Amino acid sequence: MKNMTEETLDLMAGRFKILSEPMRLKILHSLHDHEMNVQQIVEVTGANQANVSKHLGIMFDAGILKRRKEGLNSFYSIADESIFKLCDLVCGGIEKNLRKSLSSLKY
Amino acid sequence: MKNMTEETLDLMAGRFKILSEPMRLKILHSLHDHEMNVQQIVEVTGANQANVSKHLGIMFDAGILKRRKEGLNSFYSIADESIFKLCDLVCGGIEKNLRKSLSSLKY
DNA sequence: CTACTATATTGCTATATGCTCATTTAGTTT
DNA sequence: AAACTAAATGAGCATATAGCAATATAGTAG
Repeated sequence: MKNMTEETLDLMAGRFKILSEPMRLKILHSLHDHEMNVQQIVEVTGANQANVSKHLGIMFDAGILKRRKEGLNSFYSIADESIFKLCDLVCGGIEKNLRKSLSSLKY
Repeated sequence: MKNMTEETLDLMAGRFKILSEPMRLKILHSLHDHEMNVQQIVEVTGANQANVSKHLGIMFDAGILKRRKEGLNSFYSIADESIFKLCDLVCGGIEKNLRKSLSSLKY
């Protein structure tokens, strides 16, 4: 963590940016333990097809998702499981904050 | 990780969003092991004062930074060290991706 | 070849936000 | 009180992008 070039910072920020959309997190969550085709993801998330397809494309390009094509279908799955560690850590931070807000309410 | 309400997703996304700005990462990095006042952060980052102040405010509100006021100065420091774990994880992901790109170039 | 289906892509609009400049606020000094 | 300084805030501009509708692409079936 000594040298942090602008380029590294941009890469890191870009990666965080990908996770900064609720819909993408929702998609990731729904892919947690099974692959799905686009249509299924559309149903689960409630977003429209074009939108889902774009989000999937973004996460695929970023190496977060894998894609397996079979006939007309594209099946997506998690390529980088470390994503979920990130989510857990973030959830921990949120919980900690809420706890703090809560305890400051008590006085 | 079973129930993921829209609200939880929004909170998580919001937290990731805060880290999705290179300038904020730069500030966090420069605060890694010592507190600094705004002026010092302005010098280190090269951004202008208003901009730095806003970024600091955002991270303070999010509970990522602590603030200590002393006379005219505001000293900021890291309130939530888990941020750096997030950064490390993200760096790992980036490295993995680069390695993959590199190896696919070799053929 | 034609009709159909699943994804991907394009063009567009609306919204969010980073950045800058200018100003305000709050504390200090003389 | 007036002058000065550090930090915070407000206004406006420019850019990025999520979402939607329409269309294109590619595979399948008849």
